[in-house]
Amino acid sequence: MIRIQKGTKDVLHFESYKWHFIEDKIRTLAESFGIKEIRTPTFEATELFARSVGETTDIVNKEMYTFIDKGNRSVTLKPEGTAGVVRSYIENNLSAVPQPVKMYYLTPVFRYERPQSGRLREHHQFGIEYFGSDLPITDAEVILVAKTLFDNLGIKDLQLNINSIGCAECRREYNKVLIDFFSKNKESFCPLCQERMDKNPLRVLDCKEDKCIELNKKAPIVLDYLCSACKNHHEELKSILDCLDIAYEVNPYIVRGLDYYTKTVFEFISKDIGAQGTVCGGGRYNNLVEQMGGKSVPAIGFGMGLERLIMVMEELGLSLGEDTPCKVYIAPLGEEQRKHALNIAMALRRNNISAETDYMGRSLKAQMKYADKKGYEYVLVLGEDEIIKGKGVLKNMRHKGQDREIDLSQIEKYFLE
RNA sequence: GUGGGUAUAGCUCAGUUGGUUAGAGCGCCAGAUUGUGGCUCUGGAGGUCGUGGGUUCGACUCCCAUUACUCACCCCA
Repeated sequence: MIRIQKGTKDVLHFESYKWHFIEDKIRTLAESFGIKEIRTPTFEATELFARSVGETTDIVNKEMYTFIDKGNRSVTLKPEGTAGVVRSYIENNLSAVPQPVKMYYLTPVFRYERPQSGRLREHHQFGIEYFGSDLPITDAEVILVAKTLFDNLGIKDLQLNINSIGCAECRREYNKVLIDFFSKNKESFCPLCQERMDKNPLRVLDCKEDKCIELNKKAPIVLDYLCSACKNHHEELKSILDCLDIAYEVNPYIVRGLDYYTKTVFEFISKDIGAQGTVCGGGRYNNLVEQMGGKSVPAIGFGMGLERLIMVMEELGLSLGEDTPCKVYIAPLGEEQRKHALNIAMALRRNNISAETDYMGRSLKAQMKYADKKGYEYVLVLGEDEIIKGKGVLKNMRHKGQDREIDLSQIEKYFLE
């Protein structure tokens, strides 16, 4: 037996309604904000991700699905959503259409990781990207989009963390101070952190070891080393969030694992779905468009993991919609009647009334059981009598005593008001 | 890449100090006087006990290896 690939999942035909439910909510929400859908390819030139996500990140270093195609090009399955959108923005000259450009996407993303609860090798993201504005109001709106979606879905207990990691200048300054601080106490940190200091100093601040937590209390904080522009931006964002009544926590230790972020970074975290609790993560990337060969255009966006979103909702017992059952089951009593059943089913289907009949050659009793289990609203029994008279009884499976005698040649009209 | 846990029917799981034809519930299929579901009853299909070795008269049970799944670290959605 050939089995499914590690870290991938089937969405079975009887549960896909959950995805339709979420996707419908997302599309409706995005449209209400004036955000339009962009669809970019599933694979892109490897270099696109290497240069945008960052050569030193784990994603690029060890998690990409990269291969050489038959034309000897190195291509990669998208490990995140932003790079492709930025590429498209530049390639299609979208800086020449009215700004801001507001786009959303629903896409599979691929990362070669060890799967665990809430972490897959192929997962799906809803993301948005706003291009053209560096005003803090834009940061607030992007956060508001995510927040509103959670509200609309009934999710109340996500924690919003925000931080600012500054522009390139303030970060360079901060990194120096931080490394300086670490080198003074290097031996006191856990072994893992001693490694992290060289590779990714910001990560040390996020360590969960008791002794590191204690030491980190004295560590310099990014927010104290922001330039005045970045500082003002951050303060302004906070004041807008306050005004919008959006609760948040300033967490100076949140660090996103993609190199392109500047200024604002944020994440929505759940405590209900295990260790991988980040449902939504995003931030500003003011240098990325230019760095990738476009004009200097500020931008901000987020990515949201749909599998994790669904996990949270299931954990909280929230509704994910329901599978819409078929309307009419037609139960033929023999070979001859089965042919008529197809015609009657087609008359209903032409009017968008879902209808099915027997494909298994079952007895009437077995057909009734089947119709019941599948949740059909109506059953029409089709025997010799019915065919001869052209009339039958539309049995209401939900309400006893509400059966109706109907004209077989005009069955559809009983459903069209 | 590093650790821990688990592998018995489609699903959830029993299986006694190693002992003969491996069980239950649910689900599936078929019946309960011949054209009507839900409840009940009866019957049926379905498992080389993850795989390969080893110990033993005898292994689902003990040992080793291997694979898969799973959780956690790392990292991220």
